[in-house]
Amino acid sequence: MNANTPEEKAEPKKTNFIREIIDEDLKTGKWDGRVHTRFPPEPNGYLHIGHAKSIMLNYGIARDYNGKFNLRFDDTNPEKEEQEYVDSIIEDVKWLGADFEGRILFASDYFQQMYDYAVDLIKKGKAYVCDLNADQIREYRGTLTAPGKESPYSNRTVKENLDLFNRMRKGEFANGEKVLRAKIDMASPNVNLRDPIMYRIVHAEHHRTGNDWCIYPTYDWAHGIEDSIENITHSICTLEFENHRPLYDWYLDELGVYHPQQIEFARLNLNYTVMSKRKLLQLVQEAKVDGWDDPRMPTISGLRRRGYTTEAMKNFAEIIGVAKRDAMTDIALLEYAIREDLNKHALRAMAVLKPLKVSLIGYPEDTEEVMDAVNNPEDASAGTRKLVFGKELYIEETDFMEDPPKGFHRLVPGGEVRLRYGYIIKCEEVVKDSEGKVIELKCSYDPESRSGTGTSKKKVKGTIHWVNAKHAVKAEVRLYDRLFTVEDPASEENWLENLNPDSLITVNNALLEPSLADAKPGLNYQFERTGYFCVDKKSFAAGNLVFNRTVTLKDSWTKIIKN
RNA sequence: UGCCCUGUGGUGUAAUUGGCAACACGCCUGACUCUGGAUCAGGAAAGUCUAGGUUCGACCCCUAGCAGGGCAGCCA
Repeated sequence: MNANTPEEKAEPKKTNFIREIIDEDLKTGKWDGRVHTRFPPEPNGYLHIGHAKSIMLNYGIARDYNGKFNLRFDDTNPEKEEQEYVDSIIEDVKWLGADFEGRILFASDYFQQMYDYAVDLIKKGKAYVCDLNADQIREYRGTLTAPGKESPYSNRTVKENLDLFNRMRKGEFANGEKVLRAKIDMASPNVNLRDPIMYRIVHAEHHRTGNDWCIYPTYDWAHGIEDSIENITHSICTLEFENHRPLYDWYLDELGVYHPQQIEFARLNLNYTVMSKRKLLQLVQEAKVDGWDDPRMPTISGLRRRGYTTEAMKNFAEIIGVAKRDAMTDIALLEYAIREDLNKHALRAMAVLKPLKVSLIGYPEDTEEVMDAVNNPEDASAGTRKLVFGKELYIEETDFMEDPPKGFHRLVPGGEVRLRYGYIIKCEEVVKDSEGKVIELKCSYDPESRSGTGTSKKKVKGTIHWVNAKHAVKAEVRLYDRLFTVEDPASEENWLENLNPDSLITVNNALLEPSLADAKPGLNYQFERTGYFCVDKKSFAAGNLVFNRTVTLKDSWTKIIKN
């Protein structure tokens, strides 16, 4: 991007409180002009759009300040982490365009260093091995309003602590038998400082280090060290870690090592969905959805499969901004972000979801006319394609009403409408089956009104889409809607009861214009007048042509009739 | 009944750091249109949680409240 048009320069650059901190640091030379951020996911689930916000924030800062951005797995809990998650996360971060320049790092690579640092703290008398069990530790910790009391083991000698810690590492003890704790202040008003646990014994196989370790560092102990080792300047995390910052600082100060600055921001909440990994996992495990990448999921893989683009994710991140107050973002902002991108880039096509047959009175039986159709009115370089017009067509069932409400601009008995890129037709006869259901319309057409000839003097209020009965291809189309019926499902007692039963509606016999027959995953289409769609990657791999609806077009008509 | 953080239109963010509240979404008009899309032109909508105070002047500073969120995993 170097084509700075005057308007672009005039645009006030989007900033936020974190960038202001960085600006200030740059001014004072706090980090010698360096900016180095990181995204530190735990590989215990798939990434969701909230993570995307964090990635865009961290990477965006690194990019804009000519800094660096690391992808680092915070893999300190072998019981919850899996390689599958590592793989999906790497894929998602790459797709989001966050360039970590090959730096895929792992906390587990620092285990030895962390161990050595722990030994340092023990030697300083700042850490001790504690034999209290989990219940006892909780008891000794006190409550939010009452101070805790010292562990009976907090005064062991350095020598004894060193020996015990070494034996913990060698596997002499069972899970839970001992922990290593920092010796800080059992009466601290900040509970995190009441002799926090640094290491716990977990005899479990780690997805990367296998059985090399049976003691694992806790988050607070590990995280600052990870940041320090990687020379991170600004360690950006979410609000719930605010109370942990004193501990982050304490560890690094006691160690006397390079000390990045932790900064917290508010995580993303989106209405009509859930965002916690635990809940998302539950949706997957209980088969409420088709997997982590179900297009209804707020996961990055789900949104990708749904047809969202990297560009849209970026737009969205810019739109919502970054702040410290927790908020509930309206999904309309997300939908705006994707529509804005797709309007500019999606190829237009015609597809009829619920076909209603139309036959043209007087149109020659065996004649076919080829019409030129624009692929994208927003982008001339997308070119044109040919559409074959004929006597037998299908239109959208909802584009005809026998008894229309006021303001209905589409086909009605005796009324006229234009067929997009075709002729103006007039409904002369409504054919019904024995049950009174409309099964076919017989329409006359105005030969003078052929699209593009400019010979038509008529003006009709409506233009509808169609497909040629002879050439249309069948496809399955999946219409997605919000996953939940309530704005904030997570706040409901039985959150799973608020799943939207209509979050997926499968249309089995949609008819598409022939050009769509060889549509491939990865391209976005606009089915004119109905919405944006993409080929479902999973189904395509299985040999089926299935389209996922990414988002509808803005629809002022259904809004009107709903009053 | 402890500590920490946060309160600006319906929603998400701004406010040159003390100078009569701006942008985007959404909503409502109208224009235009061979997509009821897009685009264009307008509009309604907060007086900044409350009450005091400092000041010529407060969203911004001070005090006291109130409201919301977070914290008592050997999770992150």
